[in-house]
Amino acid sequence: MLREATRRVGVSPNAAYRHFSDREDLLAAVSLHCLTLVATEIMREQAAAGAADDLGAQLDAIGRAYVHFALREPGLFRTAFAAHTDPEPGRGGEDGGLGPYGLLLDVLDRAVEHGAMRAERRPGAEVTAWASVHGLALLLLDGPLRSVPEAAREPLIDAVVRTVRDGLFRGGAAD
Amino acid sequence: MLREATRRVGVSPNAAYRHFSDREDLLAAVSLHCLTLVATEIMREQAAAGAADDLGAQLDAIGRAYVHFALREPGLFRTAFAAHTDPEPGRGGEDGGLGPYGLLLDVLDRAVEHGAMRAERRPGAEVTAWASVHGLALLLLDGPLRSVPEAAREPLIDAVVRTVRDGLFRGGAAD
DNA sequence: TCGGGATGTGTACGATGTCCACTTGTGGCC
DNA sequence: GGCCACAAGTGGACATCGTACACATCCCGA
Repeated sequence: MLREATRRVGVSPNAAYRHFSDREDLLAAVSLHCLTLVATEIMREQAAAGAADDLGAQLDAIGRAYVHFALREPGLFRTAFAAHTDPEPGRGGEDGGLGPYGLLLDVLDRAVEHGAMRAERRPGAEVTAWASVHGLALLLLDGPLRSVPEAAREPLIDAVVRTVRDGLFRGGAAD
Repeated sequence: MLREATRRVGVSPNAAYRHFSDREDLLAAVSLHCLTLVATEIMREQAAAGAADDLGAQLDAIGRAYVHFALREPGLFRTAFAAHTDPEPGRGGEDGGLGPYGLLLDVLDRAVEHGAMRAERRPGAEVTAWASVHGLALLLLDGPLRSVPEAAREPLIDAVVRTVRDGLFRGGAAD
């Protein structure tokens, strides 16, 4: 893997050690870079979703973008989240702007603020949203859903994203 | 990994090839076996959840059991779903009974039947449920949630499971 | 009793991640 | 202009891994 990378660059395996202390370190760098790509994809899809004050649509866009990125760049996506060094420490991204996680927190906070989501649902909401799309991406990429045909994927993504949005925005109160 | 396994059994590396054609094949066997363990865990938690006709509680139990298993047996869980050979083809498990997937389909079908879930929400419901807990398990195990302290995990699991249940059972109608 | 299948061993090969010692090109400073 | 430090790359070596092949051993049924 490390050797393969150096081969593609046309350089000896050891050259990598001038820039990364470790195979793990290399992966971490890729991972970090990948996060900004995901953030970009999210912002594109959020813009395409229209009305910035339709928080439901904005949340959906984040989820869809996440999975779309995973499907379009399976190698990068896998690498980004297989690196056993923590990505996503806080809101910020590599480039100073918001990372994917920051974008998600943002929408959720605004949703509570604007009354789209009950405050009691807020704790753990980001984890729920993230886990769903992350799980879906992995199931589609490497899991048992690997063989789902292209055409059947979009409806699945929609189903997941809509269900989670409903759970967050319409659920709560009545336990 | 293959060599390590044979070492633990106290046998030469090649002995493995008498039983498995491949490293991949070995992993697939572990994976298959693992599914019955998960199914067992699910049924235990379902029984503990009480009333078999409270479909919400039954669904929650499945989700919690899935994540609990992952946390209790991280190695097995990782192996089971990293094996690049399809687990979970259908409802059935290794031993003839229902596998985890079968148990999930069961609850969802009954939920529609008993009117707990709108029929329009049924398509993709199993994927949504599965993806959420699968994603959560991986985030907690190897992902950025790895460092969440023991005590903070249970509330997180609850949040995910409840939100998804609400999305499935209370969502829909009003698109 | 004997033959054959199941199980295991030994040796070997290519590939990988990593370590070490060595070369080379480039920029700044006297 | 000459020198030196330093960043970047090379080559060789090692342990480890998955795997292939040829060979040994055990046990059971005819």
